[in-house]
Amino acid sequence: MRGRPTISDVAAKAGVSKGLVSFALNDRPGVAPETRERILSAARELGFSPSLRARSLSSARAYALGLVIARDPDILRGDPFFPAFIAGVESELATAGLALVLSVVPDEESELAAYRRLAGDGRVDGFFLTDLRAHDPRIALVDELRLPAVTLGHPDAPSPFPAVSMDDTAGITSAVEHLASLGHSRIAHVAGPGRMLHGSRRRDAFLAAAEACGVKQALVVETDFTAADGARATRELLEGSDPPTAVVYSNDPMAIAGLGVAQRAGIEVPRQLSITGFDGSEIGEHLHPSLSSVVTDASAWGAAAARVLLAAIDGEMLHDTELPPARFLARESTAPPETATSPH
Amino acid sequence: MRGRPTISDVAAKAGVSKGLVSFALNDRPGVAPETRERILSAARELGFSPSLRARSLSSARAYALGLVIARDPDILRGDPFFPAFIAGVESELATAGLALVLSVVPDEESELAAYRRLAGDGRVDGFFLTDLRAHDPRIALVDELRLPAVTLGHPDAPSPFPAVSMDDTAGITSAVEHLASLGHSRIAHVAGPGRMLHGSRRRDAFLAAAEACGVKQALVVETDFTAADGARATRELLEGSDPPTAVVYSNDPMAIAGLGVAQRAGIEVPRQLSITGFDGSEIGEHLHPSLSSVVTDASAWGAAAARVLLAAIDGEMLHDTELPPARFLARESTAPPETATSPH
DNA sequence: CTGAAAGCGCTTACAG
DNA sequence: CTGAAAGCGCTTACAG
Repeated sequence: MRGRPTISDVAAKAGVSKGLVSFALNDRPGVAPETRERILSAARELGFSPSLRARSLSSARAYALGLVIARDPDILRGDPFFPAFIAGVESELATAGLALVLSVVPDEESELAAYRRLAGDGRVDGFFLTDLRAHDPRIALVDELRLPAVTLGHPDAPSPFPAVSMDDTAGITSAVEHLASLGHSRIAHVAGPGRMLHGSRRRDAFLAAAEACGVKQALVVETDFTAADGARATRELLEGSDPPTAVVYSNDPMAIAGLGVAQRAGIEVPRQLSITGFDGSEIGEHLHPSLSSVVTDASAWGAAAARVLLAAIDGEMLHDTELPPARFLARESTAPPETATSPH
Repeated sequence: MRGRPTISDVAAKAGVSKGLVSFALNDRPGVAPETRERILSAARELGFSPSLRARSLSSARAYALGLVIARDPDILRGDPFFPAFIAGVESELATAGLALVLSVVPDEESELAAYRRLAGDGRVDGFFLTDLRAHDPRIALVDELRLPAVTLGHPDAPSPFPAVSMDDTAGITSAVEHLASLGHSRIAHVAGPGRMLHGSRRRDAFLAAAEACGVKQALVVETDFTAADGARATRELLEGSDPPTAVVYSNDPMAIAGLGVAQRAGIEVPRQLSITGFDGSEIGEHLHPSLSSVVTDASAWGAAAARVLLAAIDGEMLHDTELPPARFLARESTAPPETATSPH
């Protein structure tokens, strides 16, 4: 017996057939208790661990989950979401004995090819579908590929996959309510791309909340989610004829860039301009002023998504899961507008 | 023929044996040109793509590379290195038909277990060894696991693995030279953990450059690389009896936090305090003042490391690779010290 | 409850 | 240059 022990070695040592070893090791019924004990201790003594490759071939499973990230490197770099999300996913996978196969592609063109490749090669048993877009083609594709999946948030069309959602509209709504209660009546929103569902969902939440709060002027500027574009949007807003007194950003990097633009223009934050971000990145806490933001628990989201996907792979029928909503956290970058604080 | 076509289907269609199909598909010598052509077109017509699982089992290869990241989530979130590094890795892997298996673990205890698991399960054919530490136990472990690897940077002990390095000391040196030439004589360094090789290497480079430039006072404060600890270190420095007029930070998140601390204390940057970062994160460009930093090309580093690891797996003997050094980029956060600008 | 055998879909010596 | 066969190390009906 050279090299690592195989199931045959265990069978020989326990004096049974390979098949029975397989049954015992996989906790399948129909093995006499004492036989099972004998097999298990033989395996233990030999230091046996089954070959994943052989299991993969005969059981037609990859024992791995796939995550394809299609983002411009510039956006990915500043975004705190994925590292935390992945850490959460891994916390569930390790115990389940599964691995995470990650594919980072530069654009949406190569994205579908990545899904096809991962599925075609039988690399994964299911996919995490993040960054959902309007009429997202990946849903039909993965369905056609006959693989289970879990979507982060609800798609804008019927989907065969369970959704694990974290309501981000509540956070945006709280941010607007907070600003309105401070007396702001001209509030702008620096939004993400309209075709990204979390971009448009936050924008809609902003507009609805602004209307509900009786905000007089509620402007929206769309961006590509990069800090650079957030800076550009901020400049446009501040150079406008009737600039807002508060800006709700759709992510933290843009809010940080917006803060820089304001300061550069000699506009004091929060005295002359209030700013809120989204994602509660650690760095926002250390800025001056520290950034009010909507805090999301990306790690918990990853763990929940992994649990649901694991269950889906095991063939369980699942309903959608709703996580605790993202919460608005007021720090120093929000304050009453100048006009409201000055005596009338 | 139901399901996806197998090598037997191709063999039948081309009228040859499975073995010959395998030879033709893998570009091995000893197949008559016209037979090869017949096999290839049969495969094409059937839409055949070989089963990775079967290949893995019979060839004893995983066709995947492993990356284990052991970092506190807080550090990972703010760090622009890994997203860019991974994007670079993937740019090489896709064409080679390999996948990236990612494991994110919360601490160094679970780290070695992750390497063992990935190797024991035969998940990967080699490892990327990043974030090298002093006397790094992973080098001996991976060697014992009999898998190839590539290290980012040179370990502090003899290593059986090729190293792909990007000299970051040149960037630190330029930063110090730049500050010294502006007239700074009290410069501090907010360093990473001394046990992390890139932390101590940058610290050593700082001290050497400070000495070479005749800097009078060169303080070093060690941190854990988090923004929070960078803020703490900055406060300590500024509250000292003879505070520095310039601070060289070992990464951008700490520099950004340090900027916040200074501004919060009413210290104007760069007029009263110069600041430099490390990594050239996009967000630094949009701060006010924009952050002078050492720019590294993490994506190119990832691509180079992947090429070297791929070659190592193919059994090539490799020498170490040196990438273009990280460059210091002066932006707005560095200026002459107050005393130097005031008339003597 | 247990054994013997076929099968997953490739690769790789070994013959001819 | 080509074929037939064994082997990679498991899982899974099928018999008993």
